[in-house]
Amino acid sequence: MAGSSIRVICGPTAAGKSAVALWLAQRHRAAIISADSRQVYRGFDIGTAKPTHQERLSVPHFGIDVLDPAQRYSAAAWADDAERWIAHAQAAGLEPLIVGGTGFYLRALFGTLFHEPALDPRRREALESFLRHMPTEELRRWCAALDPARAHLGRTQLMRGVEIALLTGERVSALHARAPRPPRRTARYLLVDPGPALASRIAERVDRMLDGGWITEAARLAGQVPADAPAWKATGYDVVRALAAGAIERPAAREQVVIATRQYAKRQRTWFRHQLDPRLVRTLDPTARDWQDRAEQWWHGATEA
RNA sequence: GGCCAGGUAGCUCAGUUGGUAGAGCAGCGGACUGAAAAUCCGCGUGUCGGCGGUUCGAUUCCGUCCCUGGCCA
Repeated sequence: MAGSSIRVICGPTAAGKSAVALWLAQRHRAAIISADSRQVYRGFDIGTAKPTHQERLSVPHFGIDVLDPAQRYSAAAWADDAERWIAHAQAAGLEPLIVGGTGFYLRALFGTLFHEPALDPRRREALESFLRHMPTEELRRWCAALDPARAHLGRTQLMRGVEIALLTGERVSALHARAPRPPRRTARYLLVDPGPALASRIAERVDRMLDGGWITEAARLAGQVPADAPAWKATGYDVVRALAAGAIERPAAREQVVIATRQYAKRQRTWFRHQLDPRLVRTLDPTARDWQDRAEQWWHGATEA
């Protein structure tokens, strides 16, 4: 069973996942499949900490630069793509190694979704443009009436719940029970997290990004990507775009980006702490002296921490 | 050195006509079933600058000292 599991390296942003993944991939002839909802977008390079050109030459990567910044994507769409990338890698004689911090994408591949009934795109678009301007509290009331089990969640989930209920006549939870799409694969996780050192790593990485051309990149993208494109949701781009436009001073911008990144990392930790099956997770501190030995043990199947 | 304004939560501040105090941000915890680097929910004890005094009771009034900023010398 362990042999058929897919290896997954996850963890909060800036933890050092990529370094561990590259080291393992080179040793074991693996291909890296990115599970990162921002690195899929072309042009958003520096602020999303994409692997460098050199790194992409040394190890084959999938799942990076696959979409236009204005394209909408989804966890399920990623899972379908990931299936193909895994097959490609294996056909080329490479071990697939999934690396990323988007927990929801991992769930889409290794957890259960449901078969979504075909939704009329025109009705969906009309409904969305209507719901988009609705205050959250009113949206919550709608959801409480249509799919009460989801009424405590956030805006995005409320819209989804209302949308599914109105367009299919069924609740998300009912669909999940009636038309489950069972997980196609099992995973073994290496959770990379340096612990308290993460905060300073984040600050240092933000400084490196700012010094490394992020401001120029944001200015260029501002001129060619619609302001409401999904890619702009990547942490820090709104602030750096304001910095490029001269609307904010650099020290203030730097501080805001550092804080936003720390808050994102915290949400990721909460996700991994509660949403992953602890029996399948091994934790790695990438700053430990013996991290390579431990990563190697994990590669060969050790699950216990 | 003199005068003025301040010293209250990690930060910026509010407030208590004397009954030991509360916002925003930060931080912490949580949710997450096809937009997830998204979207939401919850959590506020801190010598109210120090020491004396008045008072049943002082963070609040009085005295004094310390610190910060400004103005005048």
